Amino acid sequence: MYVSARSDYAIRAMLAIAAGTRAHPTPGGPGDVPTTAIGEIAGGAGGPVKAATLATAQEIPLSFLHGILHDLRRAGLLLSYRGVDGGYLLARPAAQISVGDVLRALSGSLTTVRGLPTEAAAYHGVATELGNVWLAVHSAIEEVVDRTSLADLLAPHLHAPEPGAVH
Amino acid sequence: MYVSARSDYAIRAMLAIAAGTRAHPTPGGPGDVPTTAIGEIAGGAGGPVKAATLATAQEIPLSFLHGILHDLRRAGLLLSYRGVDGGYLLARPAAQISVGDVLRALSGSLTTVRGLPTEAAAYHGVATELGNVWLAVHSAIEEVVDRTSLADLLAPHLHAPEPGAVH
DNA sequence: CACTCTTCCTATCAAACAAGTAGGAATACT
DNA sequence: AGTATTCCTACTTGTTTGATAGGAAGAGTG
Repeated sequence: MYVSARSDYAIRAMLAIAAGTRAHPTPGGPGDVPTTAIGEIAGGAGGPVKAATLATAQEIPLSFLHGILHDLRRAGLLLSYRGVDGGYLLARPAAQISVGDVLRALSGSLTTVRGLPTEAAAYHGVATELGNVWLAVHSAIEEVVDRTSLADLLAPHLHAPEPGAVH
Repeated sequence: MYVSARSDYAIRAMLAIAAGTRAHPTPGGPGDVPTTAIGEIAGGAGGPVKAATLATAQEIPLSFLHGILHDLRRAGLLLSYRGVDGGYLLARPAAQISVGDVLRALSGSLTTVRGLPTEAAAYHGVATELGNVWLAVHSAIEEVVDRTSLADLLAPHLHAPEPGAVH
C-alpha cells in the first residue's frame, strides 16, 4: 500500500490553507490584512493563501504544487483568485472537508489496484476471493479517512478522535 | 492509496502455488490434460509448481513474475527446486502465511508515504497531526491483511471470516 | 562420465507512469 | 501601463512495469 507524494502534499496544502483562513477569526477585529469582497464571498474570515506561501511553509516543490492545486480546484474543494491579493481559499468550512475528500479529488478513487479501482478488478481461478480482500482494505481505509476532517487535524487536542482511529 | 501490480501478482502467485501443491493432476489421464485450470479440485499430494504455469494460470507476465518469485524466495516464503520436475513450493502451510506476510516480503514495509514507511514520515507546522492519520490507516490495513491467510482465500466457504473483514 | 533436457536465475532493454522543473501565457488589481 | 498572481503546456528525471535473451543448476539416460 502506497500513498503518493501528490496525496500527501495535497492534504498538507489544504491544512495550510485552512489554517491561513482561520488565522483571522474575528471579521471586525484587528485586521491589517486587506479584506476584499473576495474573502466575504468565500464565507471565510481570512484572505486567500498564495501557492508560494504554501510551498515554503510545508516544503513542497512549487511547480509540483501548481498541478495539485489545479486538481483540488477542479474537484470543487478550492477557490482560486488571481491578481495581487489572489491565492487559494477553501470552498467549504474545514470541518466539512474530510481527508478522504481530498484523496478522492486527486486520483478519482480512494484505493486502486494496478491502476484500477478496487471494485473494478476482476479475478478468476484460485484468486477469486482476493478481490474481497481489497474491498475490505478499501472499507477499512475509508472508515479512517472519512471520519477525520481537516478541522480535526488542526485542533486535535480539543476533541479526541474516536477510539481506534488515532491512538 | 495504491496497491502495486507487484503486490497483486505476488498474492495471486502464492495462491496458485498453494492450490497447486494441494491438487496435482492424476498421472493416468493421457490426452485429457486441461491447459488453463490449475488446482481446481482438492485431492492428493502435489509437487512444485513451475513459474510458467503460474504465469499462464493467473495471466502474469512471466519475466516480471521471475523477479517477484525471487523476492518471495529471499523472504523465506517460497522454496525453489530446479530440474525436470522443479518449481516453487510454499515454505510453510498456507494457513500460516497471511496476506500481510506476502505484502511485507516485497516492499519491506506494509504502507509507505512518499516512499518512506508511515512511521518514518516527519511533519511540522499545521500538518503535525497528519502523521497520526497515516498510522491509523496503517493499523486498519494491518488488521485486515494479517488476519487473512492464504488458506482462508482458497476455502472461504468452509469457515466465514471475522465480521467486517471480508464480506 | 558425457550428454541432454527442463527449469530456475540474471542481465539488458523498451515503454508507461509519477515526480519534479521550467517557461510562458492569461487574469486581476493598482 | 505595470505588476503580481494563477494557470497552462512542454520538458527532464527516476521508478515501475513488461519483454527478450542467455546462461547456470539439477535430474535422468546411454
